[in-house]
Amino acid sequence: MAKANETTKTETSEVNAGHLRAFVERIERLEEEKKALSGDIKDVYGEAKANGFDVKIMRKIVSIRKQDRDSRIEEETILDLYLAALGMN
Amino acid sequence: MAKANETTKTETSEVNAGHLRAFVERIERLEEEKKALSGDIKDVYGEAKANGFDVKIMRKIVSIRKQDRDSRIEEETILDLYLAALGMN
Amino acid sequence: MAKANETTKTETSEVNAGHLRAFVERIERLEEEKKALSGDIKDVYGEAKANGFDVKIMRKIVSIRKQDRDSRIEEETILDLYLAALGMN
Amino acid sequence: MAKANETTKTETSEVNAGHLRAFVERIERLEEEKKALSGDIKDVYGEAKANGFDVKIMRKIVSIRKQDRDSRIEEETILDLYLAALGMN
DNA sequence: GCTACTCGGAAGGCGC
DNA sequence: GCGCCTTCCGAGTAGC
Repeated sequence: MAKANETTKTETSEVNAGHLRAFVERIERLEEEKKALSGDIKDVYGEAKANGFDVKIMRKIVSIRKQDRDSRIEEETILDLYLAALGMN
Repeated sequence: MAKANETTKTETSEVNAGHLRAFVERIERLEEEKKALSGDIKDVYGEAKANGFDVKIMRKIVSIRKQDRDSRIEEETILDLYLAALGMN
Repeated sequence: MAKANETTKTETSEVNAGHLRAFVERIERLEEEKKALSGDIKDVYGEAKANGFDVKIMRKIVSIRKQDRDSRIEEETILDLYLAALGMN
Repeated sequence: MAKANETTKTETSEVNAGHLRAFVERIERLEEEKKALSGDIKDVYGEAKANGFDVKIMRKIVSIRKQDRDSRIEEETILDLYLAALGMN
């Protein structure tokens, strides 16, 4: 026990520090990938522009298509809520 | 020429429509991947939390480390400018 | 000029301080009003609940109605964009 | 009773529908007012900016003052609790 | 207590 | 290059 106690606190800190560092680095790696994707998206818009498309309109199209998907999900959600409220689920 | 003109406009529209659709779908695919990564990041935070770490503090750490990196880049950029101004690049 | 210079700096600071304070207080007043409205909204939901309505469903209804309005605006926006792109505005 | 039963359900639905609609519209009206206030606040920041003030810093000031107020309220609440515990309220 | 939603602030992209 | 607008992130709040 004595020996264990001598080292426990430090070891715990070390473990926690290493553990924490691992989590932080995993997050940073994922954020790097996200950033890269953002760059890719920007590139695609640039490519489209080079092909004569209007980027502003394209963005709106993407935005509206997204809204449509979201609305569909919302409506399904409220339908579920109604069904649940009526004890029909 | 006349015959060509008859079809040109429609063909062009078709080509443009297909082209546009391709760009939009590429963008949507990339945004899907971004969204997935956001989910992964959220999961990592959740995992860290389950291991006893404080998520709010972790976010601060990640944020500060990012700022430090940005500052470093900023400083390197300024350094490059100075070196260039001195003809030392 | 000399006399003006004697006081200019201090006066400017005073003016700025007073000016800044005025802006800050106007903002805080407006935020107070916003907060009061949030409270009112909460009260209405509470009242509805007391009348047997399902607050969660009500929130969804309000949310969907808002989305519908937003979608309508978005669609008008993209229509305007198309018209502008075609030189028809 | 039979006659009553014939109409009760429909009447109830109608009453509920009207009632629900009234609540929803009250909420939407209040949210409109909130949105208008948000616009006013934005305008004040814009006005301050036009007068040479740094908006980002102003936001920090407002935020800090709010925290201070909250802290004060928190402290008063705790004080009240102590006083109550001591039977001195 | 944890999760999900909402809101305000900050950053990035676009147009003038 | 600057300002505007939209988008994204973090914080606080309400519900289960």
